[in-house]
Amino acid sequence: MNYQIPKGTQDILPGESERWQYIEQKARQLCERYNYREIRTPMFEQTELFARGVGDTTDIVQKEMYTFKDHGGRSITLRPEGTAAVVRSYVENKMHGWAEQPQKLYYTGPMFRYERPQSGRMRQFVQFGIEAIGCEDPAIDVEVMALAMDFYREFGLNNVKLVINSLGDQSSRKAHRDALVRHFEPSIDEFCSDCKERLETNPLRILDCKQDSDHPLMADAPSILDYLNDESREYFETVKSQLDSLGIPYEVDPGLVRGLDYYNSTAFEIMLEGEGFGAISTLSGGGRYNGLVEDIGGPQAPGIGFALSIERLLMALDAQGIELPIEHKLDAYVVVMGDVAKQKAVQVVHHLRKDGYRVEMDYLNKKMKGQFKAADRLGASYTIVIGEDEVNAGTVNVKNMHSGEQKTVGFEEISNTIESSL
RNA sequence: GCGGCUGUGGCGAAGUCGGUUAACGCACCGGAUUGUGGCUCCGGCACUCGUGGGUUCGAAUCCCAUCAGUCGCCCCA
Repeated sequence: MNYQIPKGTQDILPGESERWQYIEQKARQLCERYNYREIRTPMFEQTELFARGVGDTTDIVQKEMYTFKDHGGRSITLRPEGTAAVVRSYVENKMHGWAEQPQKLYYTGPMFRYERPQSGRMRQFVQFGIEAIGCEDPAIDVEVMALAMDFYREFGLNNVKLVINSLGDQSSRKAHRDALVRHFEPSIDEFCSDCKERLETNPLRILDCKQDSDHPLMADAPSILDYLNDESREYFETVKSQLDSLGIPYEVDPGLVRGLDYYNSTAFEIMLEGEGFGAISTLSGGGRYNGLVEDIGGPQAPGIGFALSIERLLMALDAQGIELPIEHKLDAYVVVMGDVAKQKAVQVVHHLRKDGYRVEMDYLNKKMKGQFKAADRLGASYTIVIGEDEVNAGTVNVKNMHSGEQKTVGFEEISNTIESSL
């Protein structure tokens, strides 16, 4: 039997895992600066949480959830996204009562969606996301977008584009929805079957349909921006002017519709323009979810957040040929000749590691040449040769692999010799 | 759920109008260089050609099935 990794998952091996660590570390540092604190929630939740939170009409809930019964007969679902779980935790732990408001939280970890994998789309993928719950102020919307854009700037990614829209509040959405139905209903027979259904369930999504995108009714379909009431419009204007004042460029796309039901008001995506990135261009997405906390049984508490995929960031970095500054070079490699020397070498290695150096030695009884090759391949700054002669003399031979220079020093001087030369 | 492409040593791959010993490169091991790496040269190890069946004197090559990977559609991070 050959065991194989499940479809749509990946092993992250040494060489690659360092890139993940680097990115995660940058994300944490960024959150610290913006004063977001980490929250860790389980990787699975009651199925009902996602059905209610994400929305019954979404593709995620209808066909992409990993759902199973546990031994107690409960329906469990592997989390397909982060927000619903964070909001559940916020409500359950009564974080609305904590002194610090709004609650500014971040998370990172695997999400699961049952889909056909392709470039930039895995069944298990890792998201980093933030949520700011407990206030509705354009400044926090802008903060979330600024953090998201800052994140990509950390890595020197080019051609990153912020696209924003407003989905309006409840009354704006209702007016827009009615207008959409009036617009499409007379000719709905000319549209695809999905769109016919969308007319009933969520007419906004018709605008997002790729199949019918050329239909003449699409071009002059009512724009949400024309149906925003005064409050919603003013809110959106403030968001835009604050983005302007921070010098964050953006594009308004009235067709930007997010895929999850809980979004309203400010919505945004970060896209990557340019070649070499497959069919996927969305790096991250987010928006405001006023009303979600109440839906999940909490108090009235507006929120906003965003999530990004680490996989897609890595793809984007690769597409642009950006290397992360990752060092995993050895300080020293201990070359051993003979059994007597080996005992001594084990001690030397141990002490150097205690002194804080990154040190390796040979465990395969290779010949000297092979050991030097290994040292070279591992990028060791120094090799420390220990043979019988050295053991007898109480010394070792320290070689600077860069200059080729060698010197003989006593056991106690090894650390200092290395340090003074570094 | 639907469609395209791919599957040959540890890795990357040539070979695919069927024909004897399945190239080449990288890696690895040994030697030139008895205790000193990177460069060079010489030699060596290693492939059930994804799996199962079929056609044929003969199959990596053709046919069927199956599994896996990958890319795309839908949708999304």
